[in-house]
Amino acid sequence: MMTESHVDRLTSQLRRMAAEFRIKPDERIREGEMAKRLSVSRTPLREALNRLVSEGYLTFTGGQGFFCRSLTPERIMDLYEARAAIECEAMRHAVSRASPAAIAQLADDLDRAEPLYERTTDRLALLEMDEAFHMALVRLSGNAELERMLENINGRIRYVRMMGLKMEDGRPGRMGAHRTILGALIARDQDLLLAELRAHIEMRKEDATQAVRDAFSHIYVQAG
Amino acid sequence: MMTESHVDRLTSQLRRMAAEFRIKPDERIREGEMAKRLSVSRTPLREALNRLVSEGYLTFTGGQGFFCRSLTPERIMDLYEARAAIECEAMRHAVSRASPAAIAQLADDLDRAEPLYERTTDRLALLEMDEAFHMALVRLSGNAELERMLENINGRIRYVRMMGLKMEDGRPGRMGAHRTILGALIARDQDLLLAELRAHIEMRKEDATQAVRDAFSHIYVQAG
DNA sequence: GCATTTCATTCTGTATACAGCACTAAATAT
DNA sequence: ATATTTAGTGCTGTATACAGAATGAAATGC
Repeated sequence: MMTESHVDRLTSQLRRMAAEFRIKPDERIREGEMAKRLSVSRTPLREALNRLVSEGYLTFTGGQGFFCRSLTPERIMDLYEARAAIECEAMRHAVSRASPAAIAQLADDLDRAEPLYERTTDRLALLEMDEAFHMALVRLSGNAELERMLENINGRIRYVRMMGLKMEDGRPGRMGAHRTILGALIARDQDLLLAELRAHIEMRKEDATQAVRDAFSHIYVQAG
Repeated sequence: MMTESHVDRLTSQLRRMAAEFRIKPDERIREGEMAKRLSVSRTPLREALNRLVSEGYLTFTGGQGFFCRSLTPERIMDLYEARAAIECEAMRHAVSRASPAAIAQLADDLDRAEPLYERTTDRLALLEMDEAFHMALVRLSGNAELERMLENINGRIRYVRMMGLKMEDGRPGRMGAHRTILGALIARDQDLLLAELRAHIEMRKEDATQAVRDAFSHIYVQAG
């Protein structure tokens, strides 16, 4: 693959900080302070911050600098809808383009992941498996742009999804839904596939918006 | 609105240069030369270039710098599919959310644009009217993220669309399609709306991929 | 007491300098 | 003649310095 540069790593680091609310929403980012904190100079820091502006994590106002965008419940809804748009479009094409071999591979991965899925108590691990499945699904469409967009969306809602993860009851349903979706894809049944996928995504939307409200209170409790 | 900064303008300028193929596909961007050409220093130039990396116009490789991404026919197809995904999802929600007043406003705009639409021979003006209609459509969904994404996609396929614009026969069909789409929205007929919109977008996909092939030959004829 | 203005401080915005790496081309060896 | 090495050149990557703008606090006027 391509050489990962220093700015790439810095961007990832800041992206994570923003997504985890380690940078407070609506807060002005003071470059000098942040640069010292991350042990880099302001020049590469600003390059990374500029990338995050284009990725939707930050805003930039001339003369004032960079601000962390807040994740309101409305924006979470927007992102979930965008996610549904991307994934459904991908499936619309995957149903005719995905090779049986690629689908079989994904089914295999699902089988191998299942025991871990049932056993683990690590929410992040659970989420990563879920994300990996959906990314693999989109990859079956052969559309690199849809892949890019989903990656962006996932990054932005990752920690909200994690907070919304209900360990008790969510797991069997989720795993079952993944199997149903894959089944519809194998059967090349577009209507069923799209219906199942959309329902699967919509189901989590409400959990997530509730989660972001909880998250907000957490943040402001921490901050005082 | 928010203060537009110097880097914002620089980003727009470079974005346009990339979209118009004034920066050659796969070409390495030499920062010193480009900085001199645009009469800025390398620091703000690199900030703008970093934004364009995140917007999908450029790539960045550590130790080598920035490269213009080439627009292959495959990527054009990908972008058109992504466009269909965004616009259809937007309509799916607009059908229940858009206020009658907002829809009436759009219908009015369409009426007032029609004479100009029939008369003008300026391809760019034509394209801008088309883009404005589709952006307004998506805005009816109330989803800011879908809006953002469509803006990005439009920027990247703008000049390819312009090349693919057929002045002779495309105009009446296009205008008619816009009216049909709006009619379905007014009737709150989701199925019809989505079908019409998707057909309208798909219809231009082939034109555009052909156009990008033409564009490529143009570029390489110029470059020698 | 409240608003307003002024001043000091701090931060942003950009140029520039320099170190180190990557590419090119010439030269040498096989 | 071709492949490989090596020196040279130019570019990227980052730190730093400095100018100008914005913010906040203190002081003054009403």
